[in-house]
Amino acid sequence: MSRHKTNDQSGSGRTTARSGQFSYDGLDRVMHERARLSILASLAANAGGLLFNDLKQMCSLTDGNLSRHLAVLSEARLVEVWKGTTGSRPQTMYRLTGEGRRRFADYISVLERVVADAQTDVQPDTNRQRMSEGWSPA
Amino acid sequence: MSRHKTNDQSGSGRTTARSGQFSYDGLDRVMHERARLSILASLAANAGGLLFNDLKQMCSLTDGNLSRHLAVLSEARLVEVWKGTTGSRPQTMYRLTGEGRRRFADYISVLERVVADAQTDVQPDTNRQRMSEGWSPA
DNA sequence: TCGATATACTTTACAGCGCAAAGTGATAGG
DNA sequence: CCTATCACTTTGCGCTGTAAAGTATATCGA
Repeated sequence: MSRHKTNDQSGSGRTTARSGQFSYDGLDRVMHERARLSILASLAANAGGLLFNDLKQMCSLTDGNLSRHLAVLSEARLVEVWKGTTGSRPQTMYRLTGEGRRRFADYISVLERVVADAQTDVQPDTNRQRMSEGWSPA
Repeated sequence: MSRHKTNDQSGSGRTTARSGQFSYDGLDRVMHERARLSILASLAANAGGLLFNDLKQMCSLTDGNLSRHLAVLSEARLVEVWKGTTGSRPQTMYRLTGEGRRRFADYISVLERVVADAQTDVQPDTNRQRMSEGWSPA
């Protein structure tokens, strides 16, 4: 291979797109999921912990759904689980672990970048040049 | 056997947490996916449109992956597809539709709320009161 | 001109996951 | 007791993200 392009686009002379600029590797699968994101935000806003039914209401989730997502989050060591009772009924309390709080903060900072990226409009007309021949919708 | 009533909305008595406060309904499945979010952000930042390979590099996606996600996005009418050539090679150009731009903006505004929520710490000690009897990790 | 290689995607196959419905097991009330 | 309620768990399934394989055209060296 001699002088083939590696990172640069051929033809236009200058490259506007940095490789992987928008890959957002920090969007961890475990956290980047509506229901779990919802749970994490609830727990982040209530450092004292929340009961199953609190979460159920705040996140508008069904029992099964909430249970499953909480299991995933606790297996990932993001939330910790406490069994106990209020009055005479058994209750389970959930709260963020230290690691959970830290990792969620990291995740949120990536979201902030997404938001920021979405608001910067580059608007290059380099692509106009490339559209020299016939282009048609498909 | 037994009759189930799973989705009980209003709990008896008083509600401490506002119902559905953190449900984030606006997080559309089509957009709330790392790869597609990545694609949308790229296209939002480049209103002139991007070629397949631009996206491939910017989002660090494999060919098949990118192709499939683009198909989903165009079926959802979020991106439009143009076939043409640059030089002698066939190329496909992708850009946000009007609807796509609007809906992505809506999505981003929900993300902003998520970020904001994550930074407000409520810290109520109401839960402390409820932890009257023995609680143990599980 | 004839394969070999490269480009630009598409299609396929499948593991994994989110979700709702059904299940469990304890307590409370009649 | 027997039934209902509460507080979750488990199950089953359809959808989906992903890598690997496939297709079609273009370029190049011999």
